[in-house]
Amino acid sequence: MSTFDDRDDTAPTDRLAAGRRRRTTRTGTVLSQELIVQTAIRLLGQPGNDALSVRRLGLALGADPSALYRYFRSTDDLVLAVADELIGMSLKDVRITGDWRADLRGIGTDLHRTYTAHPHVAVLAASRVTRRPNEMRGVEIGLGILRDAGFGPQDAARYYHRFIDFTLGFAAIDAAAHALPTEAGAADRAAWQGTYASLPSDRYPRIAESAPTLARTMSTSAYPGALEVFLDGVQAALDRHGR
Amino acid sequence: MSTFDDRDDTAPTDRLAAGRRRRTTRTGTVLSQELIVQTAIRLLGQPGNDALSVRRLGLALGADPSALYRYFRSTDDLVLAVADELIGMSLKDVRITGDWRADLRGIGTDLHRTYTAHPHVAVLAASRVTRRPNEMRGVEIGLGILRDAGFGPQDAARYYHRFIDFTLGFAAIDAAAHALPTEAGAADRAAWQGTYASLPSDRYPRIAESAPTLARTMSTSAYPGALEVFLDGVQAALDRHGR
DNA sequence: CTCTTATGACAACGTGATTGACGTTAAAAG
DNA sequence: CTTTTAACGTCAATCACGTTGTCATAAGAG
Repeated sequence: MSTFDDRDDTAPTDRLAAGRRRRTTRTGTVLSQELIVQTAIRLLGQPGNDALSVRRLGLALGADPSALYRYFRSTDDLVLAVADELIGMSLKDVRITGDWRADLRGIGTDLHRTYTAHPHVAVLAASRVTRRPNEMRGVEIGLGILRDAGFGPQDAARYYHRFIDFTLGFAAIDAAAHALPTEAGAADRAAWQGTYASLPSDRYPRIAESAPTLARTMSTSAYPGALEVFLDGVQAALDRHGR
Repeated sequence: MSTFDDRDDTAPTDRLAAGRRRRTTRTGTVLSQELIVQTAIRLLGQPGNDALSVRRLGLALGADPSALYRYFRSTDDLVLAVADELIGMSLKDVRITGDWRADLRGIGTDLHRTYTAHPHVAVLAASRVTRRPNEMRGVEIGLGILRDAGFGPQDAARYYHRFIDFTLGFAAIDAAAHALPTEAGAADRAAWQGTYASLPSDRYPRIAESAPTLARTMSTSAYPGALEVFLDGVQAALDRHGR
């Protein structure tokens, strides 16, 4: 039963940066988990770099690609570290006010903003469980808000689950839309001003009558509006539970 | 302004299957867009095939991989066709009852079920705009439900956008979780029974008190519950608009 | 100063998407 | 029925990718 959290203690990940031999690469840089994660995020933010690549990451670090495997067991291990860093960036300036609705809105907005601002990173991160410090802090904060709002421990867990997956789901598709290759992304966005705006009203009457609004809104994120709808639903649940 | 829906008319996609020269491959099969899409979905459903690969798809079709480029301009073109097929599968048995809440719940549930049942396909499809028949039918249906519920054309478009991205967002992350390689997926799922269940209650009091519920619920989809929360929010909006 | 070993570099393997050239053959033109 | 045309399947080649095994070397321990 407790074999779940078995991690290979001899694996690179678990060695601390402090005790490392600080050998330099051919180009003089000194590698570390932190530097690799930061470089990966920076690399994924530059235009033209569509996806994370060990080879390009090595190049950006001035090191041989295979050197990364001294710091992360696999690319998946690296991805989890990157994902947790993204959570950390999102949580950097959360302030808990005690107003559950404002607090959830703030956390959701911060998460969504950070993820869509780093779409290529978000695509890798949005659906992962990092089991790392920043994620744990986020769960603790989220549960706390819901507990203080009046939910019991069980309902707090349930509504936290709904809220966080709701938010990360939007982050995932909005980030994926931003992360598409130039051509495909442009075509997807233009669809609502082009294809859907000119569908015949006899076959598609509902689309035709809503076409202007669709053209205006479908290429922007629905998250802010959907979040208010969701929060209204949470409010309804709180009202039902008494209090 | 109307240059948006320019599509290259000489491209393979736009030629109809009817007028095609029906030449056989080396192994005797006769290719078509439809066969390729079906084979791709079948291939992605088989265990061990992590991602779509033109080479494996060619192998499964008994054809040279490069033959696919006679039917789809690029893999992205193929992906859009696959995505639209997935929408078609989801809409196959929708029945409109006139009860907006039941109808939205039905469509959302069907979409989410189909997408998570084909996780590898869903990962490619969830964030795309296919501009193809099945998607158009889905938009028309969705808008119709909201119009009949009492929303005007503008609000119908806005709430459709929120609803569909809400649903596809959940589909995206739930599918991504199912689509992870065996090792990574197992680790992610086990996190809530392992890592999070044994966090110290002094540092993480909220997690500790909710740990049993987290362990029970976090490895299943939050969509059904979140959907009710969302629908409650839509109800609140309808109440606010009068009627 | 010596010894150990962590770690960076290198080379190689298998797999991926994509493209251009080529030849065959089905369909269209007469 | 014959001729023509071009659609389409195949082949070969190119370049990028993740990952592993081997080797040397420099950093730290003694």
